[in-house]
Amino acid sequence: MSRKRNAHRSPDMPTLADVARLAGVSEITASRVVRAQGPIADATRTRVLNAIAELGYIPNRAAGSLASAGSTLMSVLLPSLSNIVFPDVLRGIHTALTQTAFQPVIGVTDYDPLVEERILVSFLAWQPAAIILAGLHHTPTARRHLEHGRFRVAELMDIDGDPVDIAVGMSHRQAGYDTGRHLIQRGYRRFGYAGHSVVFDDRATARYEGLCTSLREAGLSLVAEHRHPGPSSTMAGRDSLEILLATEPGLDVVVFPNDDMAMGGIFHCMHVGITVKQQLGIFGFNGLDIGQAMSMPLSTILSKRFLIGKTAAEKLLESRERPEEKTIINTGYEIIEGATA
Amino acid sequence: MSRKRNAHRSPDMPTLADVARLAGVSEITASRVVRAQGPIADATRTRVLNAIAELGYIPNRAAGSLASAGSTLMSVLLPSLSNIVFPDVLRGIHTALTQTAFQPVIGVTDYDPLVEERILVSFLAWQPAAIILAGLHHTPTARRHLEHGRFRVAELMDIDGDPVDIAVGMSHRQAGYDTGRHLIQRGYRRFGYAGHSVVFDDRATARYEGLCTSLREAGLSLVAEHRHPGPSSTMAGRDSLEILLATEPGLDVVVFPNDDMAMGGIFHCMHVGITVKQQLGIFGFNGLDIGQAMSMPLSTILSKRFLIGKTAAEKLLESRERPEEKTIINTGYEIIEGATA
DNA sequence: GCGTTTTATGGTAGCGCTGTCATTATTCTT
DNA sequence: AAGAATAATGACAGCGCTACCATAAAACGC
Repeated sequence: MSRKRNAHRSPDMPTLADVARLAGVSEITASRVVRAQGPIADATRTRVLNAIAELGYIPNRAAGSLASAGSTLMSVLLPSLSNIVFPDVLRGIHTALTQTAFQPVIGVTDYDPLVEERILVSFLAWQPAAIILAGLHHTPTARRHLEHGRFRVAELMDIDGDPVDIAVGMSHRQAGYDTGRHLIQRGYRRFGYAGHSVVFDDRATARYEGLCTSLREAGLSLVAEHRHPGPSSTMAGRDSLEILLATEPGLDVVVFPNDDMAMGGIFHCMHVGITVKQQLGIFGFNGLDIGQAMSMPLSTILSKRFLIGKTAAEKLLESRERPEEKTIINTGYEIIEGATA
Repeated sequence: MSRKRNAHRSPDMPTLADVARLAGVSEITASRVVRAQGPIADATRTRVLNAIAELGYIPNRAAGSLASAGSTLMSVLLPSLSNIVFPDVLRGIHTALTQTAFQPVIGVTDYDPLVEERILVSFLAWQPAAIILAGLHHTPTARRHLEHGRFRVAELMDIDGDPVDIAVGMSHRQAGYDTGRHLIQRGYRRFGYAGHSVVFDDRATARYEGLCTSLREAGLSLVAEHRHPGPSSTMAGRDSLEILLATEPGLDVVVFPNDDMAMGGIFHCMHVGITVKQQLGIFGFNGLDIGQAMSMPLSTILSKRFLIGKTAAEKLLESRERPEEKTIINTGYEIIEGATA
């Protein structure tokens, strides 16, 4: 019989046809039970469910996806997993998807738009229901694919720009600006900035620019800045502050692109005996748990990473069709006064 | 013509047939070019590649997966993403997969074997080439699925047990034991333990047991222990140490299940003026960057999370067939002396 | 009571791709 | 130079499922 092709399959992996036969219904009815779709008599449903349990049937999603020209996959493209920000976003996404049929498929771009484009294309091959990426900045090819596809798109983290479909995040430029205003108001005047390689993280750059703008408006400017070559880390923050202070000892506050580096800055101060806040203010970004667990909690800005991921995933599930109107959701942020600046 | 079913598809999404027609070859030949499989004349390959570029063809992996009864997906089931350990593992997996056709699909189980089982089944529906999970402990149903499937399986983190196929990790029991030996040798006698809810993380429990064993062998035992209800965090570590010292002020060393909590312990000491190491030793687990960036680096054990993920993914790719022999890879660990114990 | 709607089920024809086998042109042996 | 191996391509039949339409039975309306 027509089992000749089955040689390459697992021994007797049951199919929907097997389930249907055992339950004494047609394939399509069994299919409807599996998908909980369309009207099914209770008795029928029970028979099919029993057959499924008895055979240990597992639906073949590749076949389903092919037949229905769609899947329950949600592609998630993140710049990095080292930066705790993105695991937090991912948790939010996961939380929103937990009770649904959707599954996240993740890819990591290393902050490289070309890598993002490559991974995007390989994800499109699975006909995902939705795509989540970070930022509003993509290659022209990637943007074209995003615009023309039959799937929802959410661009996370930043909202300063023109999204393809949905943007969820906050204004990083504004956050940087507010950082400057906040610190100026608290009396700081001689600003330093200890960042990391600019090829990483557009958002950090936007905050930096916002900071500079606020300083300029107040008739100030950055007295000194140092950029650690390579990605951000606590050690990078510690080293950067040391270098910064060696070249410019008269700073009264240093802004870091994130809490990890700011923590490193605090460790440097502790090491060389600088009184944080009195002698030197330290300001971070993200509002990580660890910074708030210090007896002297870190002054920083709380970004709502989990909320961003969760909101985006929920919004994407609202409708399969892309609406006419683009959606921009501002999850905002909060300045945490803390005790370090 | 036979386009009636196409109504529900994207307007003119090109298929392999379109590519083949444009290139003037058969579908199979075009398919072979796409998959870089079988002998193809250079001229033919070029024509097909041009046609692909011209049409913007993206292969449909659902169709490919269905036809070949296999996919290039690698299912990854992790207990959590909050615990930095697992993003690290994921980075390792991702690194190993970057230059291959394989893509990771992740699921988060929240340390719940039943959730693990549920997600596992939904992943199996995509006919993954391999499955990665954490730990060697699964539900009977999950274990049965893992054993009978036509895919490779890697169980990560722990190696104290009987894997389905491949295990990559370290002995957590031994690590706990060595922690005890190390601290006893350094003169500590009055041990405290500040952990978290036991329903989380089998590995932490194994380390705890190893620690107790080493104490027992030395004629000692835990003088006091406290378990924070809920998951681990820096704040949990800080609070737990406070509670622990309130009930038992005479401790000379406290062991934490991980660096996050140990950092919290150090913050508590700083807050109340306890001299770490002289008055109270603090010992963690994981060897996180942030702990080593302090001027007084944390005494801990370096677990090789990235290496575990990378090694596992590489090993899985070595052969599609599950070999007769099970593989156990011990990635080991290193005691970091540090300055806190 | 007779049309009309609703509920429950089934037949058929693909979805887009690849495994299998077959075929022809080309190169290699001895 | 005859046979054997190799390279390059193609025809065809599904993979397992679901969209689409059709049908039959039950419930409803007035």
